Amino acid sequence: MDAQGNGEQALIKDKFADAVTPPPGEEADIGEINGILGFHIRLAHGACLRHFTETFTELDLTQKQVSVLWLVDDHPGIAQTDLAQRLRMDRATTMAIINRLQAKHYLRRDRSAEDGRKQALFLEPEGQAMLSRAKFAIGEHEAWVKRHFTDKEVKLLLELLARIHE
Amino acid sequence: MDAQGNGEQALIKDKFADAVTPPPGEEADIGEINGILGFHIRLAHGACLRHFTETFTELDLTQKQVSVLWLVDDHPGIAQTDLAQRLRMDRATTMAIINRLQAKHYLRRDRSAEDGRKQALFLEPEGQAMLSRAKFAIGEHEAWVKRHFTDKEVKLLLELLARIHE
DNA sequence: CGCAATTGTTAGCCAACCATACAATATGCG
DNA sequence: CGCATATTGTATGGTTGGCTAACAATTGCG
Repeated sequence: MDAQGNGEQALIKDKFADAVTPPPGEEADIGEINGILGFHIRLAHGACLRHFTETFTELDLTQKQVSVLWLVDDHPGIAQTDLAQRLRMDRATTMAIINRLQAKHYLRRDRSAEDGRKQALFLEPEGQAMLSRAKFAIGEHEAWVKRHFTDKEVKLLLELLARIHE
Repeated sequence: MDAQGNGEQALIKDKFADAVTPPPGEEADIGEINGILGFHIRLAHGACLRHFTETFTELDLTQKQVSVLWLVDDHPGIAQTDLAQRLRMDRATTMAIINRLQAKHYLRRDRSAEDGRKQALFLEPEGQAMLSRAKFAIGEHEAWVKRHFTDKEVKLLLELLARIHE
């Protein structure tokens, strides 16, 4: 049960030294948990989410909602289940998201002709327009995420992250 | 719950070809959104979260809860605000998480002697025991996250992710 | 002393996620 | 063909996390 990859510098922590004393510098030390990869993915995601939310307050869209609009635009007539698989969501969650987008008249459900069980999803004109604005905002957001990376590093990071989610 | 293969090839997307036709292979193409870094961080986080949740179903702990237990153990007597800053949470969210942990008798709040406004947090014996089990489970989880990485790549990924969340 | 900042607390809102159960439709097998 | 099974969408309810806003207690500063 040891921390495998990062045993080198076992962080010396004085249990009482900074018990009450808040962070001295700008960054707060988080101790040995700092070596946990999953923890940093969490923090990075949190930071991205916060910036995304800021960027999209005006458009009033969430990450998931943008993803769905984008995917429906790329695959007009896609079924909810297919969409759910591509974005790794379950059917119930997908329902909730689509309901919200439909309530805003960004997309509509058409009963599929080939399979009566399926709902074919299509963007409404309003959804199309909103997606255009969203893509523009995504550009800003992406620039922020990449603010400390070279193109090469971005490519590398992309490749590494893809390995995590297959 | 489904097939997860390995994706290293850029999938060509025909806007209309697979509009209705579900994914042909094992992986579902997500189109041009595939090039968005933020999107991959999201997917990677989602995958980690799912695996974490599975790993911790028996212990009945969430990522945030483990982080808090760990940090309180590293810094006994830490105040809620300090803890919140280190984990990038706001005070209200921190309250909710600490309440849950306290309800399980994993930690306790002691009024700080130096500053009457602060609550000094300490692990209870039950929390200490649970943290030990949690750290063991984290080992498994980490091994899963790193399953496709060399030690060098892990170190690199860690460094890149840290740049995102400062 | 009095005022402002910090800290904790409560309340309410929302998005996402999961599990479950149910209805409608498709499909396959006897 | 008819019926059992699988798929797809839906409704319901619960949990977590995140945010804002307000408020009380405490501290610290001018």
